[in-house]
Amino acid sequence: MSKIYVGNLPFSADETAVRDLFAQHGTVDSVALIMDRDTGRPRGFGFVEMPRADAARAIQSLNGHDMGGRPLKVNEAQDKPRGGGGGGGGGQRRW
DNA sequence: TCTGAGCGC
Repeated sequence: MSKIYVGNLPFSADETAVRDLFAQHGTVDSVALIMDRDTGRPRGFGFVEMPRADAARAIQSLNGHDMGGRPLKVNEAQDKPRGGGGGGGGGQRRW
């Protein structure tokens, strides 16, 4: 499973739309649109979890895909740092 | 209601 960073998303886009869009290029395990925690407004980007194989295809296929009139920016997402011992500094730990 | 960088609690 790989994480995909989706940026330049239209404010009108929903998790369902993103999921369906990525589902066309592979199996979507999970979709999460990030919203501003301060104001509650959508930041315009999100994350999609897909199998590594499908993720690679989706990234290349959906990268630049026009959604809501805006070219989506799809790229491998960084691993969210977790507290507790070492860690930090990002870096995807070998699975 | 509106807005537009860019990696989530």
